Amino acid sequence: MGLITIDYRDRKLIYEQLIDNVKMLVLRGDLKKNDFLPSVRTLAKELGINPNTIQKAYAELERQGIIASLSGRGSIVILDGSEIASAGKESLRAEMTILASKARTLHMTREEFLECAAAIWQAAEPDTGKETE
Amino acid sequence: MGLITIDYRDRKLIYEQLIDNVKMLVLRGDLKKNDFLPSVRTLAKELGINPNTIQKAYAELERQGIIASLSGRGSIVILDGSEIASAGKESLRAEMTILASKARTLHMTREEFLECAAAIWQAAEPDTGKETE
Amino acid sequence: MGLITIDYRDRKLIYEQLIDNVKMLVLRGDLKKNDFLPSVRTLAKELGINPNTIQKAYAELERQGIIASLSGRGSIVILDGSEIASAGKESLRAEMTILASKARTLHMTREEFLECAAAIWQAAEPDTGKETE
Amino acid sequence: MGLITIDYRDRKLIYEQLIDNVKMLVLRGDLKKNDFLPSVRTLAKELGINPNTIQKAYAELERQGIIASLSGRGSIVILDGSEIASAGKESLRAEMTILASKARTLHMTREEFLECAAAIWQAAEPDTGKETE
DNA sequence: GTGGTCTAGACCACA
DNA sequence: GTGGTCTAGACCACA
Repeated sequence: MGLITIDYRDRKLIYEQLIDNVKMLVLRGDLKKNDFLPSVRTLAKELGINPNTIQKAYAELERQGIIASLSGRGSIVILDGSEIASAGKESLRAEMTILASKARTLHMTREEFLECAAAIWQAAEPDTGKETE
Repeated sequence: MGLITIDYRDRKLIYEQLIDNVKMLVLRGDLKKNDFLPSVRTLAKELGINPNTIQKAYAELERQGIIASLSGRGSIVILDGSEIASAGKESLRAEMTILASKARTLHMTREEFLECAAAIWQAAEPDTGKETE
Repeated sequence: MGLITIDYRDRKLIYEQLIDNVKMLVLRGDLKKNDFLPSVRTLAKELGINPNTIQKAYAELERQGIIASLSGRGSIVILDGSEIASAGKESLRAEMTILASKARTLHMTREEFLECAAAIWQAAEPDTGKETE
Repeated sequence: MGLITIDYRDRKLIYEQLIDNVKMLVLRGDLKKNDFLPSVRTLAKELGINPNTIQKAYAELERQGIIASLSGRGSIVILDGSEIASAGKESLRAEMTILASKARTLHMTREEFLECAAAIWQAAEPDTGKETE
């Protein structure tokens, strides 16, 4: 029922799933700036996991400046989707930089690298031609 | 002294360092097809690390089809640099696929994504025009 | 509507926000010596927060000698702005003392410390030369 | 006996004491770049506190870029004292900025503020004239 | 041996 | 009710 779920078959750690889950909800607009997250205890009970694990995820989200934990009041979203998106693009650039350096190690040319990026984007296109159903 | 070294301050796991190290040596031609790797014991002594860790790395390299262990005679390289390079490109494509899906999550367009790849390649260009050595 | 407001998104505890709020009002002259504060119940209803929290803030203000609660008649301001200001300066000196000891731990010299204070004052100057109002 | 101690009478949280303790040791040169910290378990036993609490402190130190936790190998210092000192000065400037804004709220002049800083530095001087015993 | 994750549950201050 | 800290202890992968 709740917006936040965990997948035990996923190899990602539970607290990382929680973090990604919240980020995604903010990115999609399902959680907006000033919305409250479910309380640590509520969510722990709902998901059947330990409150400490929720706590760890919320603490990391707070450290990343995405939520604020207000003692005695709950945890509130303090960034909106577009702000998260620009942070996300920043980190994507960092990962792209690592990929580029790997590509050089493999003696790939600029053309090969860009062709690879283009081909993959195309292949992953969920729907070519007309957008959304 | 040897070709293989490890960096204790590197965050990478030691067995991953060993794997990357061997791959790099083959890629650069410092190790060629049919060359023998140092024996587990020799290398463990030389690097001052646990033989189990070397064993684990060699096992993974064997699993990846890069070396073969000839019982009683040591481990031998069975791929040459260009063959490793194409395997490397394959794994790079896999990582690029993950990046592309992240980019979509962030609502990036195809143009933004490719522009990002191009800009980063350019920026990392060690030296445009003539090569220093 | 009232003079006292709270900001739920502020990381400060609510009772601290209330205390700072009242101090600020007295400092600015919006509340003068012998003025009554809103009653605990009134304020709690107006701000939509727990009366215990208001109570806690008023108790602390009383402890600090800024207000007095007259049983059955409410709470009254017993200091004027300039008296609060000198108390404020006292606490600022205490915080400056902590900063100075940190600075020493960092091996800063007297000159570095004072230069830092001066530079920051300058930088924060809202408007140099003529004062807007 | 160990370099790291905790003080139960201190109102600071245990994990904060641990963090400050390690920073101080690096700042003083008692721990140098590439030195290993005591292992989580060893230190927990030595101090008689829960390994999770040590773990929390080490995780925060790692997040701050002061140490690196090498899985299976222990935790190593990766910054030297001077690097910590410059980070410390940065945070001191931030705190000074807050103080300056408080001072303005109290209608202090630039001269009062700087005089306060100077007087406090003088007062806290551990030994005026000749240095060290 | 090492660090990292997670559970279970106590206890605290704040609202 | 809320979040934050801490203990006790299991379990995992890596060295």
